[in-house]
Amino acid sequence: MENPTIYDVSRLSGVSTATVSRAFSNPEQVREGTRRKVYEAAEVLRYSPNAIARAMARQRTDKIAYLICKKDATLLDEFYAAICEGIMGKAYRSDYQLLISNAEDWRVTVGTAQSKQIEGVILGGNAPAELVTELQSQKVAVVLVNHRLAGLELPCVISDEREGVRQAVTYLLSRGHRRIAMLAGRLQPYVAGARYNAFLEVMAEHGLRVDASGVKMCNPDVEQAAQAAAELLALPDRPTAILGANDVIAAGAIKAARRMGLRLPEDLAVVGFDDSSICTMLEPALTSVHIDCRRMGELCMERLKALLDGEEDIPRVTVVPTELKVRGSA
Amino acid sequence: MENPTIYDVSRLSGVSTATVSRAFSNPEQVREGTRRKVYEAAEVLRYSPNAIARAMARQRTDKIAYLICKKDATLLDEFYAAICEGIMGKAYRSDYQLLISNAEDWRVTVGTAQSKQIEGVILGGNAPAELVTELQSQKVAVVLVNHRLAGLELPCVISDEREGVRQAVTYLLSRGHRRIAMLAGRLQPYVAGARYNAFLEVMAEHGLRVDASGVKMCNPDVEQAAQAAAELLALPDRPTAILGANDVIAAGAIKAARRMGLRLPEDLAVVGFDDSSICTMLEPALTSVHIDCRRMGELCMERLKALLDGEEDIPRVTVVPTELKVRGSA
DNA sequence: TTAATTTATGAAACCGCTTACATTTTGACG
DNA sequence: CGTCAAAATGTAAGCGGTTTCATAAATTAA
Repeated sequence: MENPTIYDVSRLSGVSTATVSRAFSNPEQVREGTRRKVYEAAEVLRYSPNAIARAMARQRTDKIAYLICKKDATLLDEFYAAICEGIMGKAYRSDYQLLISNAEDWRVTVGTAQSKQIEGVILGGNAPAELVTELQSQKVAVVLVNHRLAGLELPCVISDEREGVRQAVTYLLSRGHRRIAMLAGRLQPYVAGARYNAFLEVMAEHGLRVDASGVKMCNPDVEQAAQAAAELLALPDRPTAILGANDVIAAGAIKAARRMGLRLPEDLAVVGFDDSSICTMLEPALTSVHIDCRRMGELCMERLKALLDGEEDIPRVTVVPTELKVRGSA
Repeated sequence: MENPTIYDVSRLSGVSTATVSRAFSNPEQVREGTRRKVYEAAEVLRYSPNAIARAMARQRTDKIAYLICKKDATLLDEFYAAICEGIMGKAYRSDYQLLISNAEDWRVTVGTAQSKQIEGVILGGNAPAELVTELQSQKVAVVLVNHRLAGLELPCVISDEREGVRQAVTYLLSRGHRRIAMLAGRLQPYVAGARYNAFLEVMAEHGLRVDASGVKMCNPDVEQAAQAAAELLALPDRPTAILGANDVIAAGAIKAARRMGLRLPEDLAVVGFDDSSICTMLEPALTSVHIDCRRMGELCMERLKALLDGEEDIPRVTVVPTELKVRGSA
């Protein structure tokens, strides 16, 4: 038998295909004895239902996609990888299968959605509004992670950037720092902007003005960050603490400090953001604002599932709390 | 029109469904004018072919899966994430869609394969032989990455561990080091073993015996590695160079050195393995054996495609060369 | 024991596309 | 202009399930 079908099982077990079908998808609807007969026949034939045919008949595929809208490194960015792990765990536990693709291929994903293979999409990174509306017009459920789009009706899951910055800054303040500089990131509009604005805000609350010499923009690249940090540290009134917009940038700051012979945390305190795996590898270990990315991924999946289940009153934005992990660098 | 089908297009354009179908999947088979009529009708109706129905009729789904057989961190492990990116790029360019899941869910993946939704699987990490045979018995194409299984007929893609170790060791030797120790990994049987054995071999080739005090096993965890390294460095005849089985372990060694007040690379040279992103973040930057994981992923996809296309003479093992990236730590 | 009701099973249509085979069109050529 | 091979199109039978509705069997009530 090349590929046993439901008909083969039906014949061998002596019941109709309808009953075989039920035995597999709604066992409680078929009587014990009948069910056993069906399972036995299936066993003998090594039958297992063809999901494609099932999808066709049921008009649902049980597949969702995680699309990372980002140039270059996508999964290599720990942030997105961790979110992915969160999604993955929850998805499989909810009997959804997970497709994955990156920005480069987003047209492909739209195509996939159009062709009704995907029920929902989780968009990571800077998803263009156009993409969202296109997906929604295909009746695909959409959830946004780590990004916000004005004027669109869809759930999004974000981390509490503002609170994270507040935690970092107040900690530094509590340690007596007053000249706190920030190395802000550039490439990820939403997150970078949120962190930067929060920094200005929190500083202002404490009556500290941040002038041009207190902030530098740089790309998330160690060497570029190191250079920017070096410039900050070369100022006459150099900062005693630096907040990096993410851990890579903070690592750059540490490099710069080392090269200038500054001791950490005595001469300079450095705080990062994201609490990625590099934090503990650095010496001294990097104090960083922890973001529970895995949890964010799980929440995305929960929201998506709610959407797919047609639930009402799904929260528009879900904010995941941050936590400052104090380590040696500050 | 709720969901336009090929019939709607057929009716509106005045041609048969067969022709509509051809216009979409084999355009060269339908005359210019007819084709245009079909496309116009499709446009009007906002029709796009239903991939599920197509999969059903064609008996192929154009989907493959990447299954990471590993406890805990899967995509969070840069190694696997980079492979994934490689697969992803190539897959979408070959019109395959990529499903992803991890060890925890491998039963699920087998189920998915059984239900004929997946044409091929790329297995990363320590895939159990049982899993491979089960997949193969379902007529699913299988490719192994970064692992080898004896006695099974399937292509695998691996990096040249031995050569990588040789590059690292000969470099250290060329810098005058003789007491070279290794911090070997534990958790990833194939890779860890390969690196360890290669180390013994290369050392032996140079007439250097490695005794118990020259090797320590440890888990890929910075602190554990730091502790193991500390023990090595506390020996009366302490090593002047340490080769870490991977970058995390090497980072641990650097930590230990720092804590003991040793200078790098003067007092201790450290070399890592994998050339992950942390290398450049450390100060001094970590010399490491580069593995082109992305390329490995691409090669996996190439092999898988060859398998799916029924090609003959597909290489059993594909070895990806390594390259020593010399940086400040050695 | 029989009627009424509930539960289990079966027959058959349907999901939306592909494709083998039959038929019609087209265009080259004598 | 008729013939014939090649190219284009159409007809209809799948692909392998699910599900509605009708029917049969089991259970409960009377």
